[in-house]
Order: sequence, then structure tokens, then C-alpha cells
Amino acid sequence: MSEEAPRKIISRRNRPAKAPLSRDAIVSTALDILERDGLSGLSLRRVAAALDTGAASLYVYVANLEELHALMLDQALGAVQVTEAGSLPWRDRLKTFLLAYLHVLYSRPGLAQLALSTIAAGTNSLRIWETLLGLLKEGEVDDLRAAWGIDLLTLYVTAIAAEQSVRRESDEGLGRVKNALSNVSEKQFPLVFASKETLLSGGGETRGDWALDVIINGIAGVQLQRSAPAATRPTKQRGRGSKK
Amino acid sequence: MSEEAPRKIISRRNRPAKAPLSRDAIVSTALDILERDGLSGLSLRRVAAALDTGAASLYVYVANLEELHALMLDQALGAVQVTEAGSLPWRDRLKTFLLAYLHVLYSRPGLAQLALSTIAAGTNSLRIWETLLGLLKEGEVDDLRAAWGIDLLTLYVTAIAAEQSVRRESDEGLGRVKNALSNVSEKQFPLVFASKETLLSGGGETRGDWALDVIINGIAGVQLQRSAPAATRPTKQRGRGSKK
DNA sequence: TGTTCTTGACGAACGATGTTCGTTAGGCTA
DNA sequence: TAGCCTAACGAACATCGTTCGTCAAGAACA
Repeated sequence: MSEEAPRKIISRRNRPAKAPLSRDAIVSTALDILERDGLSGLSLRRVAAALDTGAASLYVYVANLEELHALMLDQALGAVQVTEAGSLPWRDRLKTFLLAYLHVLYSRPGLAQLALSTIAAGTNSLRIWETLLGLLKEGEVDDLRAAWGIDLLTLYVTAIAAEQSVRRESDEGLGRVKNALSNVSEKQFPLVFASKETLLSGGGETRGDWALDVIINGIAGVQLQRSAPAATRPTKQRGRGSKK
Repeated sequence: MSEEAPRKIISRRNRPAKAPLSRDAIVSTALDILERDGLSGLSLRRVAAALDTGAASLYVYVANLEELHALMLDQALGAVQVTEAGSLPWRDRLKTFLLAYLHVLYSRPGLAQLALSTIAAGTNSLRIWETLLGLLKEGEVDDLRAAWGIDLLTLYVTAIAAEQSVRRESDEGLGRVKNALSNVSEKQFPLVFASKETLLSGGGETRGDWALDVIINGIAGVQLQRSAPAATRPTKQRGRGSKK
């Protein structure tokens, strides 16, 4: 059966200048693919193909796809940097840190979706938790509220990023919302009808920024009434221009 | 079942007492499967098998899997009921409504996960939006904040429910977190080490209840200091006096 | 040096997935 | 009665994650 194998190649594995497989190489390659093609374009076979090997070879270093996801998430979270601006009040530093977290999740398409379905428990996740706990403690949030709060904060940031990612990736889903909103009956849903443009406005960072104010204020349980969204910048709302 | 005798069957479709296929039947069956086996156990083929037909037959009524997901979500959201207790203040009614929303997402395993990856735009979703907009308007939240707020509220409730669902469904993920927390180094992450038990405490409704207080207060931008999480009972417990 | 052992790498295969295609049969219309 | 529209269907396709048996190369050992 198919005896036309070329005899020149004796060994299947003449890969002289090939970097040896490793867990880090696999994770990095997977992150590259995630960045290029999103979560739906990521598969074990594609990672293996990018490394010029077969899918089975990856199982030496990674137990299964779920573990690969966790490793990817933790490696990506290494990019979240802790700013040491000790002069600012804790609340501003908390927000800055969460914005950095949010930005990392935004930066790679699909990363936020991955974060939603994966519970990361690596070193970088622990470092983030430690930082958040420290900031909340500095804000005199009691222990129980702090512990629940950091869970809420990370979940919250992840969900915000994921929602925007989904909207960015699949035009179909967003199109369906737009379609449903434009066809909404004024008689049946007058309030939705009146707000149908506002509901879709303010994509991306602006909205995330406001959302962070909301939750930080909520956790701290403090007044600080200044959380009116975009009241100062009415022009920047539409067509969010260039994002850095 | 349905091992029909191989008699001289001329027609393949002698299904006399069979209910005809319909979009609603497909969605309902899919929801049943979701409830029984979770999101990972749901597939077009299994839905078709439960209806005693082939997968291809479903495509007459449903464009693709994504649309089926959206239809499922919207039909499930029909169980969220609007309580008409007009005597209570708006904030309490908002919380009651969100708790009902949360409860529906809790009730079916996998539904919350589905809600995270799907943008629902059906009648039931619009009804929920309308209700939320009305409640926030009653609370004199301005239009822009209300529009962004309902997006935030629904996203928030969904994310909370989804996280608990994931923890409930996959022991492996939670086990990994537990393992990572129990092995955490006190020197490296002292705050996480100190809170490692608190971080896992308070599952389910208690935590969700507190989280709702947090975000409602945040959106309203009001003080209302009573949002300390009650470790014993979630009753109206005022933490007056002893403070850190 | 020659032999054995360990282990990373690999092809093939398995079962399952979403989706498409061409065909068939039932009920409706003319 | 004849024809047609369309729901329903089986088969097939391209993937996917995962497992299994096997091969090659270096390490350990005699």
C-alpha cells in the first residue's frame, strides 16, 4: 500500500536546527495563534503545526487543552505590571492597576474569553491577587470584603473585556443586537426605544473606565459622587477614533 | 427505544404519532439537554437524537448553533418575572428583580455559561432591559448612566452566575485553585496566604447578594454604608459601631 | 566497545463535533 | 389526477481532542 516513499530520507527526524519542544515554547506559540486568530482559531493541532510537529507530541508537556489554556492565561497575565506610585491614594492606584489588567485582556483577542472559561492559579495570578489584597487593605476594607472583593474585581474586569472581545470578534452577534434594537416597537418597549442609540454608545475603554469607578465605589461603600460618565467629554463619545 | 420492526417498510418516514418538528420543540429539547448535561453535553446531534431525527433536519428551523444558543437563552429568560410590588423603594425592587434574574441563571446548569458567550436579542431580553431602564429611571439615574448601567448589571449578574456554575460543574478547575492556594508560600504572598480560607468562603447566594449591593450602590453613586457582608445571616444587619 | 533502558517524538486512528449537499416523500395546490 | 414545494433525511466532509503503539536517539550500564 503506497510504496512510493522516497528513499533518500532515512530518518523521519532530521531536524538539525530545530529548537527542542518545551512547555514554554508551546505556550508562547499558542499565545501567538490566539493573538492572530482568536480563541476559535486556536487548537492543539494548529499549535503543533506551528511548531512543525504532530498534535500528539504536545501531550508530553501539557496534560490536555484545559491545562494549556490555564498556562496561557497565566503567562499572559505576567504582562500586568504593578505600578509603584506610592504617592497616589490607594483608590487611584487600584484603578490604575485594574486598568492595566483590563488592558492586557484587551490586547490579545480571545484572551478575555479564555480567562472567563479558565480558572488561572499560577504565579502571575497569585501576584495579582496579592496586589489587589494589599490595595484594598490599604483602603481599610475589612478582610472578608476584601477577599470577596478581589474575586469580584477580577471577574468583573474579565467580563467587561470579554464582552467587548466577543463584540469585536463576531460581527454576527453584534449585528443581531443592532437589528433587534432598530426594529424594537415603541409601544411595547418605550424606554428601550428611547435609549436605543445610547445603549450601543461608548465602546471600549471609556465604558470600562466608568465601570471600574462604579465597582470600586461600591466595594469601598463610600460616596465620591463624581462617577458621572463622559459628562465632561461629550464629543469623544462617537467614533472612538484611535486607540493607542 | 423505538426499535421498529424491519418489515417491508416502503417509506422511511412512517412516524405516525410523532410531533412535527418545530423551532420551539427544538429549543425546548435543547434546554432540557442543557439542564441535564450542561453546556459541554449539548450538541446539535444530541438535540436531534432526542427528537429522533438527524442533525441536518434542524437546519430547517435554526440557522446554526449560535442562533440556537441565542434562542435558548431568550426562551430561558422568559422565566424572569417582574414583581409588581410598587410600594417598595426602587432600589429594593431593582435588587429583587436582579435576584430573580440571577436565580434563573442559576437554575439551569450551563445556562449562565451560555449567556456569557451569547448576545441575546429576543423579546424576553428586551423586556428585561425595559424593566431595568424603568427602575433606574425611577431612581433618577440619568439616561446615559442608565443605558450603560443596565448593560453592566446584566453582564455582572451573568458573570457571577457563570463563575459559580463553572465551579459547580468542573471539580478539576476548583481543585486546581484549592491546590494552588494551599501550597502558596507565606513569604512570597503573605496576604493571599492569610486570606486563603476566606477567598473560598461564602459560596452561592450569599456572595451574589452582597455583589448586587455593591454594584447597585456603585451605579446610584450613593453612600449607604450598610453593605458589609454578613457572615452569619444575610439579614439587615447594620455594622454600626465596631469598625476597623 | 557493545548492550540495554528510558524517554521524547511521531503517525495513525478513534470518536465526536458543526455543517453542507443531493435526494426523497407528503401534503398542498392547480 | 398531476405537479410542485419543502420539510426531512442519510451520507459525507473537515475539523477537533485524545489515545495507542512504535520508533529513534541519548543515557546508563556491563
